[in-house]
Amino acid sequence: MKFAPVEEQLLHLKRGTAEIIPEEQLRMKLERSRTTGTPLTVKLGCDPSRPDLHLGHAVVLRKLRQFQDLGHSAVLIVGDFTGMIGDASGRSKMRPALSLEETRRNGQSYFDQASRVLDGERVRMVYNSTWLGQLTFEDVVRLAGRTTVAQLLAREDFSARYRRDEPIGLHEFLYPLAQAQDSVEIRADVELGGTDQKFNLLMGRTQQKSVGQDPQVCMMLPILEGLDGVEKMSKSLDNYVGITEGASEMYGKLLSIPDGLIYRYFELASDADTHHLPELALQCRSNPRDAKHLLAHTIVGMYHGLDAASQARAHFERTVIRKEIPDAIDEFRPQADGPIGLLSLLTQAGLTVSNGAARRLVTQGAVRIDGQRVTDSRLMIDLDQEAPFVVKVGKRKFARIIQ
RNA sequence: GGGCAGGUACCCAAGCGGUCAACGGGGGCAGACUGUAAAUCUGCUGGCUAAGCCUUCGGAGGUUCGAAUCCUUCCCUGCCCA
Repeated sequence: MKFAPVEEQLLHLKRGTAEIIPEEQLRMKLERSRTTGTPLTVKLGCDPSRPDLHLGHAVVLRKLRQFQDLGHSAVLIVGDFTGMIGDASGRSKMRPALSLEETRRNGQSYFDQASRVLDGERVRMVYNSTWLGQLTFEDVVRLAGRTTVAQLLAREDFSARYRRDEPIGLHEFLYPLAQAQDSVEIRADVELGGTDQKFNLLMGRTQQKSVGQDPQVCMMLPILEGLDGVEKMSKSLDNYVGITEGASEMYGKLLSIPDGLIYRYFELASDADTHHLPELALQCRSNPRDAKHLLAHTIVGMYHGLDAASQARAHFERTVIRKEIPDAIDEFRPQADGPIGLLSLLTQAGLTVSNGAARRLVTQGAVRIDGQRVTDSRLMIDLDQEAPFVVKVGKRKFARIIQ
């Protein structure tokens, strides 16, 4: 195996990272790997309780991909065992514990999605229940003896909850130990994670040292802000772009990010060439609108191909900029004998969640039929006469009503 | 195990026998203006073919003409004591 010069590797690997502990050790590991021709083992733990991946998850997956592209070995650890614990990192609530079976089921789904970012052929995927499930109570006690309550309480997420008189399960304290054991088990050279994982990653070093292994380098990536530009990207906040989402949906969502985030997305979520980043940074400042379109095109291209990205752009221009009706929209055939009320039609077609919601939207002028605004919530529609026609709700919900 | 304080809509949080589908804030949605950006203004934010009706305030019972509000019991959380 031939590796690129260390400095060249570092240029790519350091891109976008928040912190590398210790950076010097990464250089040493890379040098050793190059001279001995041995790839580094790069670990990424994944949380199988949330199998829907978005661009936020992709940040760290992209980093793993960069390691792969430089010839190193990726190990994806599915935390089926740790999933039963539920890590508190970065969240202020206890996470629901899953059954081993549920976490297993999600593991494959996670892998399938992650393969859209990674080189799926060259990933080793392992379940940590394989070894964690073998530990005896004695083993656990021994591991637990290597850390202190004060250290754990120093973590912001624990201390904050403690201050607020919120519950902290004792088992949650075991999470970092379990994750650290994973590093020992696979002899990780590098472990990737979000900045919220710092404590857990460092625990890996501690445990590796205690069994005489060369400790892993901890590489932390920033937490990507969601579409709102403030909160971290997450599905529950509905400020995310899922990596399995359709091209048009992705394109539109990406254009809705605040200007200040454009460069960050280029750096962390796109495959834009590292050497071009300074140039892009300038463009983001001088011409945010075009830069944002370029960003959307780039990212959609990564997941759907460049043709699809161009189509998504055309679709966007047509529906949003020129406010025309999209070429391909879902058709819906209402269930009704005789005339149907507008509200039930909207709800039946899935454009609104309830008749109440439909009423509000109609009253507020958010509903159009064939481009004509409709504000009468009591409108009855005779499908025999009117269908087919196109209804639009809000900015981007369409349906073609047929008979 | 004992004492105390709590559990209200997506989140925070008022309410403490009728005027409560429940104040206020956050978030969200929609409209105007835009570059589906920012800023700003406005409206909405349980369900129902609705001037009315139905289901909500941890669960289950009860008191009452009437309960988110009172009582009993169970579950859950935090604090103090052991």
